[in-house]
Amino acid sequence: MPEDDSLRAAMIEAAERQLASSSDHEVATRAVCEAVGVSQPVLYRLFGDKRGLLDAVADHGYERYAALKAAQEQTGDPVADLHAGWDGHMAFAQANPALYQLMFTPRPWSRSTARERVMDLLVAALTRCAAVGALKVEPHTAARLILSANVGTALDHIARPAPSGDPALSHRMRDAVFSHVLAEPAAANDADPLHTAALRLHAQLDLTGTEALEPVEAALLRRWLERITHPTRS
Amino acid sequence: MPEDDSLRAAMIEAAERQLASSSDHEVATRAVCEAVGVSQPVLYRLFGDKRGLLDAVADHGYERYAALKAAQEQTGDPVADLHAGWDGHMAFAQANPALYQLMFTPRPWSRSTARERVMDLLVAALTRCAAVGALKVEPHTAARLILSANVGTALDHIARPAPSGDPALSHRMRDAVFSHVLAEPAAANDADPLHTAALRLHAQLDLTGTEALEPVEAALLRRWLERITHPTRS
DNA sequence: GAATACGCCATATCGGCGTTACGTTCTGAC
DNA sequence: GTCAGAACGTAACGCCGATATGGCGTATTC
Repeated sequence: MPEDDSLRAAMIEAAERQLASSSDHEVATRAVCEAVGVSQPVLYRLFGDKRGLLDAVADHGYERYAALKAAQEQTGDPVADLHAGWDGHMAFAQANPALYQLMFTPRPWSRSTARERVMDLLVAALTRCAAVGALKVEPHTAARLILSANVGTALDHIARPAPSGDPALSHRMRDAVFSHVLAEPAAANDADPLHTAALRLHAQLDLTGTEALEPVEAALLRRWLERITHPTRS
Repeated sequence: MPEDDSLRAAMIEAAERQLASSSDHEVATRAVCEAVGVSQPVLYRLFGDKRGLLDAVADHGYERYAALKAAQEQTGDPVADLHAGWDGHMAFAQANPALYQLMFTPRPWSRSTARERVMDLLVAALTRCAAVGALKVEPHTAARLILSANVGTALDHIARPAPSGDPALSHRMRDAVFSHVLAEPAAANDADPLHTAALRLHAQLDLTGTEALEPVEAALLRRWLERITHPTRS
């Protein structure tokens, strides 16, 4: 039923419009329905619930977010891409504050996967950094750190009427977190070369894979590398 | 009217209880009123609005937060106090997730000053650090950085069912932000000694004041110090 | 080809919510 | 003692999310 899909999309867009324009960041199912000219039960047939509608709006927000990211990343320098990704995240938050809070603020009973998928995008970008030896910690850990800092900074910028988006604080935070996560460009003075080399190999395995090893061998190698890079675990 | 005050307090506590126990982090004015045995109009006489009630709950949350902070800080080592303050913030967030989001997540039309007052507490703690020469940036800037990172990390910990509050990520973030804000313990290799000395003097002026200068002179001195530590402004 | 069974939609409705108008009662001052 | 004014409970309004119900088109079957 393509008509159902287009109707879904129309309702999601109407809900997002109302979310952005409403003064209290709220959406009424009635208003969404009559904005697209249908009655309320169809909303409950398509989304099951108001939460379902909001989850769909959040996921649609992720689509726009991912499109924005796909349009700007991949310049060849993964670290530069990472910096641009932080700034793009901040720009997205300031352009769509209500949608941003819907996506990145904890909602009880939410089934949206927007945050997790943004994390996956970030892990991918960080894995590219690790593949060139630019990462000091595991991509997943770095991703949680970066995303948390990014969300905290974005919410701060949303809450205050900042002077036309002064990026000084955002860049400060970005440098603080990145310097704790990225290796120095001149990687000669390497504190733990085994650690970083293992991280790098792990990332390359994730990115390109290998045909030299059997799958079970590669899996075992991955576990060994994880034990090197994360020695606290068993 | 002390009865009004105690009634106010009772309603605030009832609202906070319902906020913490409700599955969707919502509060109904009716439920709050009948929990304390009054009718709805008294709520509107005392708080004016549902938003007013929520603002009062947030401010009451700040009182508990400030009490917790006052109980643990001031050990004599301002930097150690700062570390403990970060961990205390995280503990408060995990102990009261709904109240925490009410206090630290942007709400449209909110008139609560909880976040600002937490910022003030943080600025005070950072000024004590600056007074012993442990700060590299202005206390206000450092406070915004630290609070944003703290909120972002706390929301991340609230959103995921973390493994019983694994503090590894929180401590990583704490170290990342603090190392960008605090000076090295061995402050011999000082990149910009004028800058740090000016910061230190400014903090001491804020903490203890001076009788050697007339008020207008002290005010002018403050402006000069600010121009040294923040040269981008006019 | 007609009758029937089935899925979809709009109407109407329900209970609950935030908010407020209104009549009553209580208090305190003259 | 009387009266003004404030505080209170009752009841209601309008809006919300969610759902039961009846009509209508369509497809299937004999």
